[in-house]
Amino acid sequence: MGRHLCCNQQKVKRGLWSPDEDEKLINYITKYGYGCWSEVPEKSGLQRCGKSCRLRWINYLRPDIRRGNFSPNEEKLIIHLHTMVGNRWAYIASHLPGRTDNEIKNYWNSWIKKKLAKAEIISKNIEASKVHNNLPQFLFEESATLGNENKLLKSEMNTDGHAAPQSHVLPSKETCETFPLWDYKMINHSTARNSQYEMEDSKTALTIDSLLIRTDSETGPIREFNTWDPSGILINSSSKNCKNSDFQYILQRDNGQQVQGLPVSNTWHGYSSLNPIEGSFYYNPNSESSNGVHTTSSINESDFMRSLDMGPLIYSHHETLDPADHANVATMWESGSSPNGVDLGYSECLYSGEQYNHATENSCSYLPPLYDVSEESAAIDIKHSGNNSLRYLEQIQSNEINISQEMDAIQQIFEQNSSLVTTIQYCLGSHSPVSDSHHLHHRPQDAFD
DNA sequence: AAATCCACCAACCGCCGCTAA
DNA sequence: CTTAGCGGCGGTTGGTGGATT
Repeated sequence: MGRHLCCNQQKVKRGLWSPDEDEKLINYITKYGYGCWSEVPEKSGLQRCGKSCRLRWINYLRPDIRRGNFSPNEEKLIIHLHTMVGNRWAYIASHLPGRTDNEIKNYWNSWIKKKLAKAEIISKNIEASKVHNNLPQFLFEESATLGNENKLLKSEMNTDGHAAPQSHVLPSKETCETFPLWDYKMINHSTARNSQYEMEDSKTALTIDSLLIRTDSETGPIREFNTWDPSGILINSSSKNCKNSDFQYILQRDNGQQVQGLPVSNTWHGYSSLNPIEGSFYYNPNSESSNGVHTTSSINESDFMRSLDMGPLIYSHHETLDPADHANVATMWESGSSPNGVDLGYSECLYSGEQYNHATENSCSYLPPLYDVSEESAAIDIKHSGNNSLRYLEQIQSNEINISQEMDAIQQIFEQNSSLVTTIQYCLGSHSPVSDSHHLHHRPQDAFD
């Protein structure tokens, strides 16, 4: 609609607000409340446009505003939410009482420069690592969060003579988008066959009608793996036929466009399901199979929300996984045939120097949200992924685990193999936020209304 | 001490979608 | 159905003040 009428007026004052103007605005809103901003200048005696008044009130004068430095928890939350939704400052601000979108936006834009500096360190790690030849293309694609970081990564790759790695499985940049997640609303938490999500708005939601899958051993076209609920409901997959295989989830929309899911390495008797908020995978180790079909028997709300807190699931094992299986994974990893190249479940076994007992402990390997992971905490998470990160955290807090000894052990892990650091960083870089092309109206907080 | 640089952040700009005329 | 007005949002600008040269 273009410029507001009020903004064309010659008389309106611009620039910083004086204390006198603030007082006038406060007095007016105290007396009349707010609702129609276009009336405010006239009735309050301010030589400002209504839009300017609104901004001043919302960002500065309203009584519940909270100013001052961001707390570590606030920072953590901002980072996590930004990972989820990108530059949707209003949405992020809605999760931080008293903070404004403007303030958060400013904070992020200042802070991101530090991340760029960090990216240079990462690129040096890449150069030092042999791993990079096996990394898939999508790790280098631009994203709303890490666009500049990834540019750095990519340029570094090209200047030292290495071609940017190509994936034989992942879709191209042109056809690959992050799933527009919050168009889907959970409508049934406990169906036997599928956790169901229904599109909230058929005008903006994209119908996903099939899951396509390909294992590393396959050639030729990607085959259809699961038949979806005819209502276009998404979100279930069985790993029954994918034993020992790295595979790539690719969702195909009804228009034929492919959408990339996060790659996951899995073994049978487990299952994974796409986390519809983050595009990560949520793994429920307590599910039961029926009729040989392993499905998402239940994802209750608390588990679901917990999965958001935990961040993307990268790798999952369930039940027994013998050393031969690990060897297979290792072969794929080393040969580059593993498309995801971030097989942290295997890394756990490799770098901890001990066989992991998958027969006795269900394993869920979560990574904390992007940017939230110091190298040390990532290592902790990997090392103890079989215990479940939350339980591990509780053990730390209750002093059941000696944190200093843990840190020493983890330091040794890093000293023994520096490529693990690079691996983790790559893994984090692959967690793409929602693309800018999806400014949709339905927000994650609507999912459980 | 003066000049310059730079980070911060309040405010502006322009676009979007909704709604009522 | 079209369009103007509006609130809301995200990108960007430019003033300010502290740090550095």
